[in-house]
Amino acid sequence: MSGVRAQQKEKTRRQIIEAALSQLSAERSFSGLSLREVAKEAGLAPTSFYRHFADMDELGLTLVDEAGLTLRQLMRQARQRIAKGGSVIKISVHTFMEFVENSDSSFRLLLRERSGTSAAFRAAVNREIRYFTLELSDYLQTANKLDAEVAYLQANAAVTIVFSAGAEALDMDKKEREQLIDNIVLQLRFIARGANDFSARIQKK
Amino acid sequence: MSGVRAQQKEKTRRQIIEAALSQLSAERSFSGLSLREVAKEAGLAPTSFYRHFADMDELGLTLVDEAGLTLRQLMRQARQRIAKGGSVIKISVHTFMEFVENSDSSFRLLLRERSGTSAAFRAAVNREIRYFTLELSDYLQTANKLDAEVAYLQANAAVTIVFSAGAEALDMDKKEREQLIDNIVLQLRFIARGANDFSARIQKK
DNA sequence: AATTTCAGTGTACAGTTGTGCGCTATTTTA
DNA sequence: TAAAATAGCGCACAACTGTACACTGAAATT
Repeated sequence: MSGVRAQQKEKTRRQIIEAALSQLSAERSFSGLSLREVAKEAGLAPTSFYRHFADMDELGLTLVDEAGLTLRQLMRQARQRIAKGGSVIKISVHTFMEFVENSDSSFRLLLRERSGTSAAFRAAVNREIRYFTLELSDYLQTANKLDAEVAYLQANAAVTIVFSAGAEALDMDKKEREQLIDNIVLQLRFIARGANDFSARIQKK
Repeated sequence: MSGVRAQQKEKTRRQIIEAALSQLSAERSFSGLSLREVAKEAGLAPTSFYRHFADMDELGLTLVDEAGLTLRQLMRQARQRIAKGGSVIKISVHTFMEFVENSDSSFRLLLRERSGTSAAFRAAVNREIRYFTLELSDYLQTANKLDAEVAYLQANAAVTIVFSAGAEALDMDKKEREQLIDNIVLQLRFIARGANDFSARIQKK
């Protein structure tokens, strides 16, 4: 019952995943990958791929899940940093941008598949983003004592802008990226201020 | 010099473009199209395609250009409607959503190629969006007497949100879409209010 | 120790892709 | 009216795709 076999299997499964991630790039989207090439890079015969995934789609969904997981973990760390004091907006944006920088293949995957050709992929990505948005919405509601709906709208707008900025950041060098981050922070402040005003007006009634 | 020949050529060129557009869908992205299939739907032999475009890429860039053109024309109409009085934000959002609804293939193209695998495509799409943003920025600056940079940031944020909403709208039925539009309008108001506050504060100095 | 399970292999096949080449029919030019 | 240009066609080819199938050797189970 040592599980030598299962261990090996898990190992090559990871090799497949890593192979796929390494082939994703600015010039190569997931739908542009071929089963054969991924298998080859993983050091496998094409047909062995099927021992691990039924489909390229199944592999793709796995990648989306993992990317979402990474992102969530990262933002959890961000919240801890926030709890120790500091600007919510700044810390969040910087953390997100770190994710984009360090896991650019994963982020590109999320970004592209969000408007991709597979309904299952779109749903999976949107699930990750919704999770993300709801968490932020909760935070805003309690921390800033906002009206629930206003908090949600603010969170939604903020996430949209940050994601979109992440996309732009992919093509930038360090200097441009810092400029971009400053802009994003300002835009998020616009939204925060507007949301606060509206919320106050609603609650006054 | 009647130009019968050139006229015919233009006609089949359009047939190719229409064929490509008709094959684009939620399940089919541009990179998923094949030269052969497009030629077939246009009623052409595969090799005749080359009489009109050097590449599928060249066809794609043409599609992006046309989509951008359509969008710009539409928004010009919107500005005329605004001049006759009415909410800037509401009219703009509704006009944009009409574009998304009526030219969903074109919009999907812009949306996808913005984060696609071809640098030339990304550049082309971003050019369209920048044009769009700068126009809005100018308008905001003069109409609301905003600081130039603040106006730009507001325009940029607004365009980001509206584009992203357009993407979501593609998968929605009429009722959901109206709800979405209401939300977008509110989010844009948040941004407008925040931008106004910031601008005022800057100018007070 | 005998049997079963199963990750990984190699071969094979049918389908699709882009595109080079030579030809034809018709319009355009000279 | 003769010559040139050219949109469109059919054929052919090599490259690639996913995947069905039968097989092997080692690990797991009995």
